[in-house]
Amino acid sequence: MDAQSIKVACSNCNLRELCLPMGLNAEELGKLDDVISTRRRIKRGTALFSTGDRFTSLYAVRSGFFKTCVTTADGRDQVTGFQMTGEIIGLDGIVSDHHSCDAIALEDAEVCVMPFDQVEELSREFTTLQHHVHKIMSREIVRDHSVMLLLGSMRADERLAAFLLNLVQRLHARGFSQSELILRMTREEIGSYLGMKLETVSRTFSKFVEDGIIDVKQRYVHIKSTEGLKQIVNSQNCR
Amino acid sequence: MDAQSIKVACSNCNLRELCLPMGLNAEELGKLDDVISTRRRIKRGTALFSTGDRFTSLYAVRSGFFKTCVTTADGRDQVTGFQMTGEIIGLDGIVSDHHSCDAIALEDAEVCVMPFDQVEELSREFTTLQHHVHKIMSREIVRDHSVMLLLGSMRADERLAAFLLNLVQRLHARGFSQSELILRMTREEIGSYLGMKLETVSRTFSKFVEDGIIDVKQRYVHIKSTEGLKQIVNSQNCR
DNA sequence: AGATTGCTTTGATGTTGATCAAGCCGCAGA
DNA sequence: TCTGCGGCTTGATCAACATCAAAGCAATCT
Repeated sequence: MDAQSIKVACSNCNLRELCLPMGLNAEELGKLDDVISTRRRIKRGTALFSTGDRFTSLYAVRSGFFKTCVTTADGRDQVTGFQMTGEIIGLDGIVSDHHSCDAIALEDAEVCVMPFDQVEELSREFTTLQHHVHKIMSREIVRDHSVMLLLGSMRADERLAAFLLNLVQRLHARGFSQSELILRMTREEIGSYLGMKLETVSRTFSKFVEDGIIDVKQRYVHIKSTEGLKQIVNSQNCR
Repeated sequence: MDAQSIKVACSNCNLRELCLPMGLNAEELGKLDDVISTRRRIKRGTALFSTGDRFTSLYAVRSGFFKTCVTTADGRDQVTGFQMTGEIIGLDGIVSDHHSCDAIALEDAEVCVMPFDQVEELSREFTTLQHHVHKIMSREIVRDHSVMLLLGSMRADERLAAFLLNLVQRLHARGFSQSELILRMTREEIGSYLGMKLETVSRTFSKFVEDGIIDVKQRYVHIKSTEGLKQIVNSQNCR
C-alpha cells in the first residue's frame, strides 16, 4: 500500500462521518475504497462539470468550496447551491445521463470521484450504503424545498439572515466557529442564490451591521447575535 | 385472482409507462405487484401525509391531483409542487424517517402505497428498478432547481407563463389536450407556488387574455398561442 | 328564489427591492 | 509608488408587485 492509495481511501478520510461512508462498517468501507479510486483537483474558477456534460460520477468535496448554477438559453443564471467539504455534487445528472447544471470551484478544490455505476453496484450489495444514497438524495430534495420557501415567501433581510445561519451551521458541523466565517462567494453569487441583486445584498449586510447583529469586513463575517438573525428569519413581517 | 387483486396490479395499470414500473420486464413487474399491494383513497382537501408523520411509503398518484407544501413555525407556507397521475410523492421523508411537508389532495384522489423498505429490497434485486428509483429522485432535484430559477430570476408574467407551459406539457404526456386545461388549484395556491400574491396571479391572467394569448374562464384555460407564452418566458426583460 | 360561501377580479395606493450611477477599497502587477 | 481592476458600498430614482378594499361570479344550501 503506497502513499497514494492511502490518500484516496475513505477508510482513512477524516470526513467519513460527514460524507458517503457514513455508518458503514469496516468491510463495507473497504469495498467503498475500491470504488473511490481517484481524486480530481479543480482550480478556482473552473468547472468540475458543465451543463450538458455526460454524467458518469458523483463527486464528494474533499476540500474547497463549490457553487452549482443553472443557466437558461436566454442567459439567465441562478445559483442553486453552495457545497462544502463532505457534500455530494452531481445528483442532477442521474435522470438524463447528462448534467443539467454547472459546478464551479470557488476556491482551489479537490473532489473524490465516485463512478455512479459502481456506487449502484455496491448499493445492491450493502443495504446501509443503499439507504445512505437514498438519504443523500432525499436531503437534497428537502434542502431545495426550503430554498423555495425562502425564495417564494421571504423578504430580503430574512433571506440573508437565513443564509448566514445555514452557512455557519454547516461550517460548525465541520469544526469551524459558530460565530465567524469567511464567505467564499461574491455578493453577486449570494444575490443569485437568494434571488436578489448584489446591491441589495450589500445594503442588507450594512443594515445588519448598523443594527449590531453582525460585523462585516469584506468576505469576513462575525455574527454577534445568532438570536438576532433568528428573530429576523421568524419575524414574518410579510404575508 | 379476484377483482381486487387485478385492480392493484402494476402489470394491469394503464399508467405503467409513466410511473414506477417504467422499463421493467414481466418478471420484475410481477414482483413489483407484490410490493404495491394497497391503494388509498384521499378525499379532496385532506392530507395524504403531514409534516412530522413517520415516513413508511412512497405514493404513486393513481388518480386525482395533489399539492405538496412546507410550512414554517411562524405560519409561512410555500407550495413546493403539484403532482398529477403517475407522479411519485413522499421522497422528502427518506432522509429523516419523517415527512417534511404536507401532501394535500386538490380533488378526490387515489394513490398506490409503496412501502419503502420493500422498494429498497426489490431495488437490490433488479438493477432496472434501482436505477429508475434513482432517476425519479434525480428528476425531482432537477425540477426543484428549475423552480429556484423561476423564483429567483423571473418576473411575474414569466413565472405564470412557464407554469402554464409546464402544466400543459405534463397533461399532454398523459393524453390530454395541448391547448386546454382545467386548473385544479386556486389562484392563491398558484401564487404560493410561484412566489406571488393571488391578486398578481389574477391580474397576470387578465393581461394574458387582453394580449390574446389565452382565454380564461374560472379554472378553465385555453392556450391560444403556445409560442406567445414561450416568448414571454424567454423575454428576459429583467435580469 | 334568496342567501351564504368561497373564489376571483379589479381599482387605488404603498413598499420593497431593482436600476442607474458614482465613488471607494484592497490587491496585483509594473 | 502608481495604476488598473474586480468587487463592494452608497445614494437617488423608478418599477414591479404587495396591500387594502370593494364588488362580481358561480355553486350550494335553505
